[in-house]
Amino acid sequence: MKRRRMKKDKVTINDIAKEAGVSKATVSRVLNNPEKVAETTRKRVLEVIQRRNYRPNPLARALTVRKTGVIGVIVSDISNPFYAVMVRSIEEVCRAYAYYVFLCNTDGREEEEEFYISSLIERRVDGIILGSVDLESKSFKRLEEAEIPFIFVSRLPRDREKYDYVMIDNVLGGYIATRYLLSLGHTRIAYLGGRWNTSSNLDRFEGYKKALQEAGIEIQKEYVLCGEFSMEGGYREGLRIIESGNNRPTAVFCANDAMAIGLLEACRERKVRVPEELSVIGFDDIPLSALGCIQLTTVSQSIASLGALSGKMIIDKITNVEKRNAKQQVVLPPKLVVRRTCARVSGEGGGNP
Amino acid sequence: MKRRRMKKDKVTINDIAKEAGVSKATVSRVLNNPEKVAETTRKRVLEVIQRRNYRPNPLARALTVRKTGVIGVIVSDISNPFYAVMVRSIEEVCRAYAYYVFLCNTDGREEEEEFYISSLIERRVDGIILGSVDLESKSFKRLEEAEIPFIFVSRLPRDREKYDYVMIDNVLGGYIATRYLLSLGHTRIAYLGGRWNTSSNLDRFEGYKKALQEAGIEIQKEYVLCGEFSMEGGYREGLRIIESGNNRPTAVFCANDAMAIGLLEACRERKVRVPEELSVIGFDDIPLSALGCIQLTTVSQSIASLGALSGKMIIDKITNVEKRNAKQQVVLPPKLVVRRTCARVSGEGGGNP
DNA sequence: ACTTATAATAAAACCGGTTTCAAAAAAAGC
DNA sequence: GCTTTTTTTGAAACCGGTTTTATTATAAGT
Repeated sequence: MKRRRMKKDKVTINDIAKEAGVSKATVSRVLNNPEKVAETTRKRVLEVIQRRNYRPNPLARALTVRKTGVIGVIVSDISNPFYAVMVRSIEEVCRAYAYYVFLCNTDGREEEEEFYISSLIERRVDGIILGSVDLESKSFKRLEEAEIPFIFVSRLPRDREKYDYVMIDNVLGGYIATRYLLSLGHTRIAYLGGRWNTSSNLDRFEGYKKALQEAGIEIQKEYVLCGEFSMEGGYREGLRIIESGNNRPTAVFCANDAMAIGLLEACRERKVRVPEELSVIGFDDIPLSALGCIQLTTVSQSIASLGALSGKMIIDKITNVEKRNAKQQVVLPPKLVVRRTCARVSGEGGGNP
Repeated sequence: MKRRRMKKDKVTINDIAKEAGVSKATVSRVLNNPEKVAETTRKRVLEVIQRRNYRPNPLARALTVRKTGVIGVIVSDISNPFYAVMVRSIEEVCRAYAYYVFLCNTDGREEEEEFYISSLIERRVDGIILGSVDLESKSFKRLEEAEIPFIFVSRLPRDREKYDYVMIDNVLGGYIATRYLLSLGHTRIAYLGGRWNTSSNLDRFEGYKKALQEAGIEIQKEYVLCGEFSMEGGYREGLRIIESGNNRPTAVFCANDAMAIGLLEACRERKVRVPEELSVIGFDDIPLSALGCIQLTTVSQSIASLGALSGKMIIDKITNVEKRNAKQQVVLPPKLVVRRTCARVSGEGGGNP
């Protein structure tokens, strides 16, 4: 089975050793512990390395040093702009530190998450960023056994205090959003939530409750709906809000921008004027929200920072073994960005037909 | 340097061999050439493998068989929705075939492209999907030397006939778009192009020219602008179109939807009514374009198919060595989707102030 | 029954590096 | 100048698999 055509394979450490007249151990040292080899030999070996344009095979290297230089990033769907910009900045910092990223989409399905996690362990990735666990997710337990560093970003599991993460202060965000609506005179405020059993949804809801309670307003069951963190989800539940009859809310706090935009779609379709008849506020501040024809008032989180910080954090955990056991938990502040979709409540009695 | 705490490391092929009372060669055969090992031993070994939950180390495996099971995907920016949905479906088919994807963003910079390509070669990826080469890009030449399969998707280099690719019929798309505007009575039609030296831009422009020539309309220099394939690009050049004075076009064919939406932004800002005063048509049909408040008329390409087909194609090239040298070139048909942003031209003389 | 072909397995070499250990060379000490 | 310490280097073992080659057991042929 000789290879056809004398294909010149990559130059290996043996080639270099032979050509430089040293052992391969020495070549390896020149690359990894240059101070341990004599000036003259080092130069000679280096010259050959340069001339032959030698680069060590990362696979072989990984096999012995047990570091692959790749990290796994698990999100539910990269075509969701939130994750897209997050992953973008993760990739950016990884590149700067010579790490590669394996991109994994789970579609929010636990089986896929399990599959990817065990598969990434098998592939010996150096670390994993988990971007969309459910509150009850257990799949990451295997990472603890395998002793592979991992962090959560944006969404957290139960017992968050035991893990590393970077996220935004969601309850504060929910509080800010709701307070803002209250400040505009609204009292009938709905919560349009995303996938229920996620920390981000629950935290934001927490903030919503807190603000209402402080204002002495009781939470009404009919005013809290939940669906999926997507435009379609927002549209579907949005229709139900719109058609909720003579007790319709005057404002809606949406758990994320995608849902808010879905709701806006529903409003446009049913000729409900925003913000005159219905105020809507979102969460995330995805690029889309700034668009002229949308101008969604929202609670902004710096998605890019989220990505950059989590990239930085996982690399830190990988390289600083000492820090491995020191919990790192960063929570970013949310910020209200006022645009066009919220207005002072009109008639005190509410504006229903 | 003994490892602290008796950490139980992954079970290796040696463990299995010992426990089953065979040589590691036999274990390997059980996994890779089961027919070459006797029924009884096979069963015995398999039992041990199951019981110990053994999975071969992919790194070690890759080292000898020279297949890593990962493919590189190079795009300019994953946060661009076009690439996001494309990569999404690439990842999906890869997962189905047990391949992993390395995600690489180049921001359209040739240095980054070069860096990634050589770096991916070094890492021994099995194949590469190039999602955003410039027409004059040469960086992929190294892939030919390294004999790593690669295909282009969406954007092509010069000499396209020599390479494998999957893309949409861009000149047909440009032709369709322009014909549609012509059919609405427009004669002053501008071309708002993206990054100039890309095949998609040039092809779409080609289609534009063809349609105009057929209609006996001369191409006017002032009517062809080019910027970047982004909202900002569309906005910036869009302003110039809007302010182009008494010879303003009545319709604009935008090289992609992002630019079209940027142009729409500019129109909204400058109070140019679309489609009454200006018709605009885009290209791509990204999810955003269907939004109620946008409803962009556009030339649709199935971005997901683009991704799925290219994923399929690269895997095919990797696994079917025979097919390696048979060029595969698939070009998908574009489709006009009429929404809201184009109208019959108003006053024959044009509607300028 | 005795070679001969064939199937099943083990031993060894290899993939391309790193690392331990021991030997050789150079520097230091007296 | 000779022993002792320190540097510098090479040989060998290892990482965890696959593959070639050699060996042994079994089946087939005459």
